[in-house]
Amino acid sequence: MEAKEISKTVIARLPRYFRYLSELKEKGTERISSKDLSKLMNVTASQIRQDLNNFGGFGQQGYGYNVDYLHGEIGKLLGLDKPHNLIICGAGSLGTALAGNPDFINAGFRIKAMFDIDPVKIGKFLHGIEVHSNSELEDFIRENDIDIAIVAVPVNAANDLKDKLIDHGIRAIWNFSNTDLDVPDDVAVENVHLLDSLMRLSCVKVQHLDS
Amino acid sequence: MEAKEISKTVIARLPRYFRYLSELKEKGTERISSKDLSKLMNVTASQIRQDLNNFGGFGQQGYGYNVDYLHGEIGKLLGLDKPHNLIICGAGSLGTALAGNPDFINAGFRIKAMFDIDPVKIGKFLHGIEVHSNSELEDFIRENDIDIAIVAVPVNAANDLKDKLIDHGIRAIWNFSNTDLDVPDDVAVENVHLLDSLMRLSCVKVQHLDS
DNA sequence: AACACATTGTTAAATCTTTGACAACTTATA
DNA sequence: TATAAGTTGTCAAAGATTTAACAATGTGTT
Repeated sequence: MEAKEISKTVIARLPRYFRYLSELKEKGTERISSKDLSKLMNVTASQIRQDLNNFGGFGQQGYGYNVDYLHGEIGKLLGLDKPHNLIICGAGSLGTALAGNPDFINAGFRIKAMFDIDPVKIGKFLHGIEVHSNSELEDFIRENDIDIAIVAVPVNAANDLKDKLIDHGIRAIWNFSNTDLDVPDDVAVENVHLLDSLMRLSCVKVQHLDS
Repeated sequence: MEAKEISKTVIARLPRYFRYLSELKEKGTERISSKDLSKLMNVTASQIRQDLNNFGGFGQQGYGYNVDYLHGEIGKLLGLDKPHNLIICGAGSLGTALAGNPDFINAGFRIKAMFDIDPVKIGKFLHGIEVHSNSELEDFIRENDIDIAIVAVPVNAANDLKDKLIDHGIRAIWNFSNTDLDVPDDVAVENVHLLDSLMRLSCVKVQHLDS
């Protein structure tokens, strides 16, 4: 029997489940039913059960889901059972802000270095992270077991940087530049597109037509 | 006849169309067919035609779409024909980075002020934008015709802030704190959730199972 | 141990989204 | 002016996602 494919839509929802489960865990909640979780998260109980069932039976009939166990299992699915080593390319204000975000560190993402072309920035420490020259990129990636690269450079530099990163072995790119980075099938990319998100806000009138 | 509803999925794609059309416009391309645009954007021509047709016939049979005109029309749909006045709540490194992002300004989003509770920051200028005390929030919003508020404060302060903002008349919130802000029906919110996005990257293995 | 209750996993129906197909129309060319 | 080529708008089919329903199974209580 072929392993049934799990849709991207479902996978995209996992971090949100994880977030709510983290909160429940913190509050000391031991178990939760799909019904109660659905109220909390503003989705249908059916969707929760359907989603979780894609990955195997995490719940127990008549009991619900054990918060701790489910939290752990979804964490594993998200790859959070192992730490991840990141670099940030671009030591501008966005790159620097990302370097200082404690949420990432708490979730096990370790930012190992920043890279920039500006000689003034190279050698400096931002939020405790050293800014290196781009010329050190390749060696640094190989020697420090880097998992994920953050692209926080201007649009016009993003594509060349992407090619270099892939060339140096990076297989996951978090892209903050305002362009879509196309990558081969074996490379994962998350295009964040803050401006797109902001535009969705300013088009409220359209949304109101349709609801 | 009832106006047919336009799905959120379609609306969510508009900023991406707008982005590609901006690029085409800059390159001086006068007209484009759904087929050519589909190649550029990596979607089907059918989807483009279907999407655009939701808003009326922007194209012309046998000719295609006029880049300039389509760009303008989508811009209007996105509310970009009028400028928007923003405030940033939270003058931490993320708020500051957003304040300095030139993409937003180029798209007509004008950042009018920042707000913070830290007395050390109040009165300072970051990327040319003054940091105000939270106590000035209400008056500033009313007097400066503020459209959109950016929430870039720690999780535990986000919900109270949201309530205040809505109370003071804000109807669009761009939320960067790592929690879902629930809002009434007449308020728009975009929850950015950077950490969720990062987690989608670290769960590459799951994704590879399913493709 | 038996019963009432709660809750999942799973199936099937309903809904939404995407794709393919083509008539209708425009442009360009001879 | 007639014809060939190109392209949209639109309809219908295919595919994906969400929701509802319920049998199966576990829990808790008496």
